[in-house]
Amino acid sequence: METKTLLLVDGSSYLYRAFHALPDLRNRHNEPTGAIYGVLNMLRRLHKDYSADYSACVFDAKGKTFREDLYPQYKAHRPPMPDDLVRQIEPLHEAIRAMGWPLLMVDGVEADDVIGTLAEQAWRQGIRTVISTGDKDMAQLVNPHVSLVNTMSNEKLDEGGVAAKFGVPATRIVDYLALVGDAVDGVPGVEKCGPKTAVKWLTQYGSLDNLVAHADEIGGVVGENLRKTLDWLPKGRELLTIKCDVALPVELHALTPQPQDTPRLIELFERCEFKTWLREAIGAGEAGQSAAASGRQKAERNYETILTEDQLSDWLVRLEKAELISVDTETTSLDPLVAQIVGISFSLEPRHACYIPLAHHYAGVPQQLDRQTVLSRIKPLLENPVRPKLGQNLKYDKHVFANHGIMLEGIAHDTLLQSYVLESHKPHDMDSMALRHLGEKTVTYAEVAGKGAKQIGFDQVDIETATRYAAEDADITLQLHQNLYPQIAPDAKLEFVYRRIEMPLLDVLFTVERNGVLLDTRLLARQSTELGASMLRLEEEAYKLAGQPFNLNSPKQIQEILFNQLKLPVKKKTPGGTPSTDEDVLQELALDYPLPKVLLEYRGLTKLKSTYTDKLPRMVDPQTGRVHTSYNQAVAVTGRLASADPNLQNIPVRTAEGRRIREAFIAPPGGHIIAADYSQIELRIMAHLSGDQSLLKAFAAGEDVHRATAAEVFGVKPEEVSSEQRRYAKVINFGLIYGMSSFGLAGQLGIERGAAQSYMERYFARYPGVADYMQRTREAAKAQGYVETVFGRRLWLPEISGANGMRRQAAERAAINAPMQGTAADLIKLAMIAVQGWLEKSRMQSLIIMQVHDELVLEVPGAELETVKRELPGLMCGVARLAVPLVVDVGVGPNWEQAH
DNA sequence: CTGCTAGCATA
DNA sequence: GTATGCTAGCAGA
Repeated sequence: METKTLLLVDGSSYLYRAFHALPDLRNRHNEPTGAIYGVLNMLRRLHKDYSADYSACVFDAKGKTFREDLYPQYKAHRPPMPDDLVRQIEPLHEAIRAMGWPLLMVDGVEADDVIGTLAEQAWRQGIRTVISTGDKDMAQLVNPHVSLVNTMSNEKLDEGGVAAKFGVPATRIVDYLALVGDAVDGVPGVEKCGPKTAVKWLTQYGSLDNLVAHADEIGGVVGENLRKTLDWLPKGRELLTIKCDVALPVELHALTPQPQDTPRLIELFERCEFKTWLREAIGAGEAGQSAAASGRQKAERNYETILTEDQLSDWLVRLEKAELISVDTETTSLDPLVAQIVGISFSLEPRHACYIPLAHHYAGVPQQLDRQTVLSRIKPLLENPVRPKLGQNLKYDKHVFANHGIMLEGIAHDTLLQSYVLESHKPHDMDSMALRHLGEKTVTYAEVAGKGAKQIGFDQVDIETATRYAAEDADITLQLHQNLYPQIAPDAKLEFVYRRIEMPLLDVLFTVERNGVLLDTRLLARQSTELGASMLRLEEEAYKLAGQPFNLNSPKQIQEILFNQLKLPVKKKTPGGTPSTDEDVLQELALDYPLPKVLLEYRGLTKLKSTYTDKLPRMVDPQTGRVHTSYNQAVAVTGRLASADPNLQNIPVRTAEGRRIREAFIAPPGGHIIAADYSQIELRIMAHLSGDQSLLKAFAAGEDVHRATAAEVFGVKPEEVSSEQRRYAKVINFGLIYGMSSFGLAGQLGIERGAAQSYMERYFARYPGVADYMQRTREAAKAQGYVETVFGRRLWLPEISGANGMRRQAAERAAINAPMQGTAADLIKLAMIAVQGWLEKSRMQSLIIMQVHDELVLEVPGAELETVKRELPGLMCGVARLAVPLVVDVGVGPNWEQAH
C-alpha cells in the first residue's frame, strides 16, 4: 500500500519570521500586509512542492498553556506582539482558509504541541509526516516517519540531517536544548554551555540523565555551572519537550485539503493589493463559474425532493444498480416499536441524495406520493439481502420498516458501529462525527424541529427544510462510511470485531428487542400494593423517631434530620461536600441508632416500587403485550451492551424481596424460561490473559476458584478454608478485576490498610503471572493510549497520560478492567450470534429474550425444552478456545427467578 | 421545563 | 476499585 502523507505547517513560527524578515508592505489604506504576503507565499510554494493527502496550517491560540503553569517566566519577558502584526492575523487566517488549507488553533495548546500530536497520530497510522517550520526545536519530532522542511531556507532535515546539523541524534535533541536553553522563550540552560559543549557532553555521556548522574566528573567553570543547574534541568527539559498527546478537536482524517473559496480569496487579495495573485484568482473564478454552469462543480450539494412518480422511478432505477445504498428514515417517534415513517432518504454518491416525503401534515403541504404505494415499490429492494445497505444506527430503521411490514435485509455497513469499533470513547452522533471526520457542520434535529416543549413532530416540518435535513443525513452517512471504513478494513482485528461481531449482532439485537419479554403484571401490581403498605408503616415509624414528618426520599432533608437535629456523627461527605446519607453510612449508623435502619429499609422498598413494580407494567407494549427493551450497541466503552427503556440488565437479584420481581418475568403457557450464564467469566479471562500457571491449573481442574485463592493466600489446605477466608478471597478476586489498590481492598473488607496490603502481596506472590499481567497492561495502555480484548477490540483510555493524577489513576484501573470486561462482552456477543443462528437454522420457535452481560435468557416452548437445554452450553462455550475451559450453567423454570 | 446531584439496581 | 441506566428531589429558567 502506498504511504499517505501529512503536511503540517508551523504557521506561528513563519508568521513571526515573515513579519521581521520582509519589508514593511502596506496597501493604500496603510494597512500592513507584509507578514500575510510572506506566509501565503510560503504556503503556495509548499502546495506546489508537496501533494499531501492531509494537511494543516497550525497557529498558537489564546489561553494559558501548561508551560506557563509549570514555569511562570515562560515567554514572560517577550514584548507584546507589535500592533502591525496583530492586525495581519485575522486576514491571514481567512486567506489560508479560503485557499482551502485546514487551519488549526487549539485554545490552551501551543502550535508545537498540536503539530507533535498530529505527527505522532500519523506515524502510528502509517502516515508519513512533513513538518514545515523555521523552528529548530521541532527537530526533536524527527523520526523515520517524520521529517522537517524549512520552506524559507529550503533546508530539509530527516534523521540523518538532524544528526549532521546538531551533532546529536533526534532522540537527544530535547537533552541538547535543555543544556543550551532557549533565550527566546525564556527557558535557561546551563550557563556558558553552548552547542559545542552540549554536543561534547551528550556524545560522551549519551544522555542528559547520565550526564546529570556524572556531573561531578566535569571540571572547569562550565562543570561548576552544570552542577548549579542540576535541579533545574529536568524542568527545563519538560518545558522544551513538545507534547505529542494533547486532546485535539479534530481527527487527522478530517484534515483534507478543501476546494479553494475563490470569491473570498479575490476579495482578500483585492484588499491586500496582491496584484499577481489577484489576476490568478480571477482567472480561477471564471473557470469555476463555467464549470458550475456546465454542471461540473463538485463541492455543491444536490438534494432532491421526490414528489412525482417520474422522479421516484428514476431513483428506483439507480437504487437497483447501486453497489451500496445509504438509507435513512424520518419518523413520528424515537420509540422504535411505535415510530411510523414520515419520509425516507437515499444517497448513492457523496453530495447527492434524495428525500421522499410520505406523511408530512401541515397547512399548505404539497401533494406527496402515497406512502403505501411507495413502500410497496421499494420493499423488494429493501428486503433483498444481496443489495447492500448502509446507514447510521440501522437497527432503528430496521424496526421502523418492520412497523410497516418491511424486513430490511442486506445491512452491510453501519457508521454508528464503525465509529464505535474505531473510537468507542468518542461521541457517535452524526453531527459530531461529521464535524470530526469530514469537517462539515450539519443541520441538527433541533434546528429543524425545535426542542423541548416547543418541539414539533417531523411530520410538521415543512418539506423543503425536511429535505435539507434528511437528504443530508443519508449523504453524510455515505461520506462517513467512505472515511471510516477504510480505517477498519486494513486492520484484521478491527475488521473482525466490526464484521464478525458488531454487524451480525445488529440483526440479532433487532430480533431480541422485537421478541420482548412477557410480564406477569398482576403479580407486579400485587407487589406494588404490598410495598406501598410497608412503606407507609416505615414512614410513620421514621416520623416518630425523627420527632417530625419529613420527605424520606430527600437526601437533603435526611441530612438535616440526622446530622443537624439528631446530631449523629458524619461518616463521609458527598462529592458536593455535604454529609453523605448513602447505604454504607446508614449501615454504619444503624449499628447505634434506630432511624438509619428504618431509612435503609424504606430506601430499599422505594427503589423496588418506583423503578420496578410500578414502572415495568407501564412499559408493556399494548400491541404485543410484552416489554421491549432497547439495547444500545455503541455506548459502553468496554464493548458491553446497555439496556434501556426499560433497563432489563439491573433487575434485582441480591435480596429476597428484590428477587421476587424476577418471578414476574414469565414464559407463556406451555413454555419455559431458560437462563444460561457463563461461570466466573471475567476471572477465567484473567487466567487466560495472564497465563498464570496456578490460576490456569485451578480452572483446568474445575476447582472452586475462590476457595483455591483462599488456600493460597492464607496458606491452608483447600478443604480447611473457612467461610470467612473464602469470602475474603472472593473480595480480593473481584477487586483484582477492578484494578483495585490495597486502600480499596481495606475499605471493602473493613480492615487496616496494612493488612489489605499484605493480603495483596501474598496474592501476587502466589500468582506472579497476574501481577506481571497487570503491569504489562498498564504499560501497554500508556504506550498506545488503548488496551485490547482477546479479539482485538480497542478500549481507549484518553486520560491514561493526562495531567490530572486522580483521573490518570482511574484510567489505570480502567485499563486493567477493560480487557476482562471487554473480552467477556465479545464472548457473549459471539454467543448470541451463534445461538440465534442455530435457532434460525433449525427452525426453532424458541426466542432469545434478554442479555445480562454474562447471561442469556430464552423463552422456550415445551416441545423444544430438552433440545435447547442440551445444545445451549455447547453453543455458548464453542465461540472461542481460551487457555481455560468456558463453563455455562443452565437453569430452567416457569419464570426467570426459578430458572436459577 | 431542563439539567444537575445523590443514591442505587445490575454484571 | 470497573462498566452501565433510572428515579426523585431540587434549583434555575
